[in-house]
Amino acid sequence: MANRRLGSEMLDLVAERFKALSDRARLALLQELRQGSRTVNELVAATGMGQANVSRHLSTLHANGLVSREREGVFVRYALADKDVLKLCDIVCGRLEDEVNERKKVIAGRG
Amino acid sequence: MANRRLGSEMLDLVAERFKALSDRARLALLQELRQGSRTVNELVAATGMGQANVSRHLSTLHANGLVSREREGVFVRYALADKDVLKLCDIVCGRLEDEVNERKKVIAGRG
DNA sequence: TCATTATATTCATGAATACGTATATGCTCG
DNA sequence: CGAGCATATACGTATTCATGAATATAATGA
Repeated sequence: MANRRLGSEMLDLVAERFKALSDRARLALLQELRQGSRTVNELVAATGMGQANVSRHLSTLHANGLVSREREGVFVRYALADKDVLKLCDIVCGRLEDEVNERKKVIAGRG
Repeated sequence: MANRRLGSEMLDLVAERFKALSDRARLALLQELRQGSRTVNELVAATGMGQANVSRHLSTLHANGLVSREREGVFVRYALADKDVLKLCDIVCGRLEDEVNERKKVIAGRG
């Protein structure tokens, strides 16, 4: 059930998951992966971030089960782990869009 | 649509939202609010955290639209802003439970 | 094994943040 | 206005974390 009280360790785990999603760079990587699986180099090229940074962020995302990792010879290919990842982002985005629209309404309606 | 590319500012906003959810103390407050609205003092008593800390975390949650705030005389009453907040937590919890169960299965199945 | 390319990790550093203590603000009552 | 309680903010500190530069590991081919 959804209303169960979360234990202490569970709180930490949930917090850690959200923390993995709470970084602009990691969200950008997830956005890129939305279009399909990518190697580290491809992500470096697509995002303009440094290679070390991309690798580390991917490591964080993988440790939190948000992306899958698969070696392909010299390359390592990353992909979105599943759709729940995007569901989370979409809920947040939906909320944000609503709020942005509210503000637009206020501004436009007033002018 | 869900597949739209997120702009740069949007990424920051989403990251900020997730960051608001990425702290054990704030999640504990949300869990408490799950049972109903609470004043700051009630939350202090329920969580064992310091008053300043509770107030600050509530401020963060409110700034991110996760809780509502209403003054009641000397008290200030906080409540969950809406159900999306819990939806986010439940998705993460669901994923975690699945993973925990997987591990249990592995351990039990092996023994 | 050596060279090369792709990815991961280490190290140092600056920025962000959670926390406790102390203090300030806000509300109510007299 | 002054006392007293509830809540918010300021300050100092310890810790976490993102980042770039340098280095290490891994796989491929000669």
